Amino acid sequence: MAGVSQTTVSMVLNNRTDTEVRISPETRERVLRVIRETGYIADPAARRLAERRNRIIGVFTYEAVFPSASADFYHPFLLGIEERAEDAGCDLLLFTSAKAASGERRRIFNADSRVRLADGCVLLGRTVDRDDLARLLAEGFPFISIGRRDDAGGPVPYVGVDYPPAVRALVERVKALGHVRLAYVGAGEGGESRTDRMRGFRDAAGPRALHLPVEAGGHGRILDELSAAGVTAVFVEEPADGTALAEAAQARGLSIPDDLSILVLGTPDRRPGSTGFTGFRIQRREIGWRAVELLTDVLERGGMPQELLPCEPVEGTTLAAPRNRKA
Amino acid sequence: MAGVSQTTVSMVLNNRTDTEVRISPETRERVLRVIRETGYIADPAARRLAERRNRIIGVFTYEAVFPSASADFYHPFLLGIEERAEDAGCDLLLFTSAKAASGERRRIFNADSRVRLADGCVLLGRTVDRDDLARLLAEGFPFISIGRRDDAGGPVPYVGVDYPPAVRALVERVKALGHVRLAYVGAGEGGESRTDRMRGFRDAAGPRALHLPVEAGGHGRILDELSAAGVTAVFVEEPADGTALAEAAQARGLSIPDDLSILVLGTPDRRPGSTGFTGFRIQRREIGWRAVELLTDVLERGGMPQELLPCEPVEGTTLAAPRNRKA
DNA sequence: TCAAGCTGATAATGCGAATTACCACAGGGA
DNA sequence: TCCCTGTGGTAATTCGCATTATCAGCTTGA
Repeated sequence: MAGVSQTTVSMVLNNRTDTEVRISPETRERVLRVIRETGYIADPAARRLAERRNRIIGVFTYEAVFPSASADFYHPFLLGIEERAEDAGCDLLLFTSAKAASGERRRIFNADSRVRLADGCVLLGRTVDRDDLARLLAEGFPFISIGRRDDAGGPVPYVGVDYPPAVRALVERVKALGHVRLAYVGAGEGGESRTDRMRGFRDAAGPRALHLPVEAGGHGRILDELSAAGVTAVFVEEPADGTALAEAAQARGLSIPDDLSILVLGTPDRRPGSTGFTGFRIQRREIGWRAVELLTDVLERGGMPQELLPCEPVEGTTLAAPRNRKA
Repeated sequence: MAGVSQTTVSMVLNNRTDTEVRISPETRERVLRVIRETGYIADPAARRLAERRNRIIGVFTYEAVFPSASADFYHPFLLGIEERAEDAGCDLLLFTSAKAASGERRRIFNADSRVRLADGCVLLGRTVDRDDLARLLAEGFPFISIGRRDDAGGPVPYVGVDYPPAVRALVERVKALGHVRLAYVGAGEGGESRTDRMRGFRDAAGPRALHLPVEAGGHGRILDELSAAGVTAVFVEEPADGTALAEAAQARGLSIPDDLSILVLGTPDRRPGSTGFTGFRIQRREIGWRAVELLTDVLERGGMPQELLPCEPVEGTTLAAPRNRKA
């Protein structure tokens, strides 16, 4: 329409003033005018094929993002991710199709995975499949895991939560208040974030401190064991268990924190009226934000970023000096 | 690697048994084995270029999706969208990059819009830009608007809320209780969903019923006007205004619903402890679900679907017979 | 007058798949 | 022997863009 070759148009569109190819101002203007008038927009697929770059960031989750069961967890991360992606001029591709068959778990690589449509990918989830990680690394596909990950055939790029020092600091504080018998309630394994919390606890509370895994509905029994062992402060891995434990305690007339201090090692549910637990909060939004930031860095300059962000202390109302000290 | 041509591989991958090209079972098996061993996955960009189809559904919103200000609104829709997309084996592309410049509004078509990477698109928002709509229609790009839209240079495919009958039914019910003087609080314009609610109200309440637009902070003044006009039941366009009105009423010692019935024409905030308004609820999840359903239909068979889903009545506690009747 | 240098553009190629047109070979009937 | 029809593939082209190599025309200096 402008009476020029396709090359010329491409040059004008991409503002290539640098290379061997020169375009006269008149020609450039003519081309731009036609583009403006027709509202021409380059086909993104063809563009991606040629440029090998898209400005699309993939977001992979092992479960659906929006159901309310997981939304509380994912939402703050996505808030940060969207925020940063918007600034970077990137679109977000959610891999909702990743299930091979219905009922099965999502997988990053399946027969017609569209991961490679994205320039890079953010991995989101409490746990991540090791094989998926290994393959991402092997293929050199740029990605950032949200949450620290152990090596999977090589170091994994991540931005996560620095649990150990946060848990240690909390334990030290509790000990300083006079608590002697401490306990950790939760699996303490099954995912890096759990082992990290457990490690922080062990570091500060010593190898002989009580560890109670949670079995379904067993919060009453946990209280039994706690009092049998003379525990005055529990560190709860999962906020949900903190809530359950507090309710169980209340049910049997125990006072929190006077009879038992409860420390929660993660962001508590924000339901109004729920207990204001002492512990710390995970800065999910910041982590999501940083993940995209690091990913775009990797895309431009490469590298193997591994970052841990600090937890934010939460004062709450579930920590007090133990009774014997107070009396 | 299997000693066959690229064509053969393509045929095997896409299971093309139908066409002119025939592949012997042995060859097919050999190719499949190599694919399995190497874990080959076709490049999605190249694939899309050739096939002109992607199994990617675009989701366009005029504001960011995840910030808490808009999350309450978007979230239920997205829940349904994701659910259906997952079943359909589609990925979701969120156009977070759509802002031309920072501070500006998002636009569907900007210089390097990636909309066309998606097979089709779901439009989400209280209002939608008319020019964007017109261009989508003109280009024949498949899309579904969530929320009814007036024609924009042609009929717009949508799935929305059937406000008029829901509002009418509510008005009729209120009148049947004995209320005579009714009022509508809200703009009643600026978006199809508002005009639809207003229309339903006018249909049932008559053209002379009071209409009060909301100005910032003017809920007290609205109460004044209501009592001056002897209104005993208000229909509030936006749930937020319902809350504000109820608070203002309580502040001046008015009893809801005894002194004033409040009917809310949309899904109220679900904050615990907030007033349980009488009115109806928008089935957001179902609408999102249906939007994707219809979009995939359009992609396969074309068509111009226009659907309105009914509202779900909510009993609540803010409707009662007017005082004079009760006394 | 002629090669060198510059300017402004175009032809050709590549990206990685899908698709179409074409072909070599074998078996069979006349 | 020759043609005809399946059979099982392969070469060539296309999708729409970015990029590289090439080229035509015009100066300019010697």
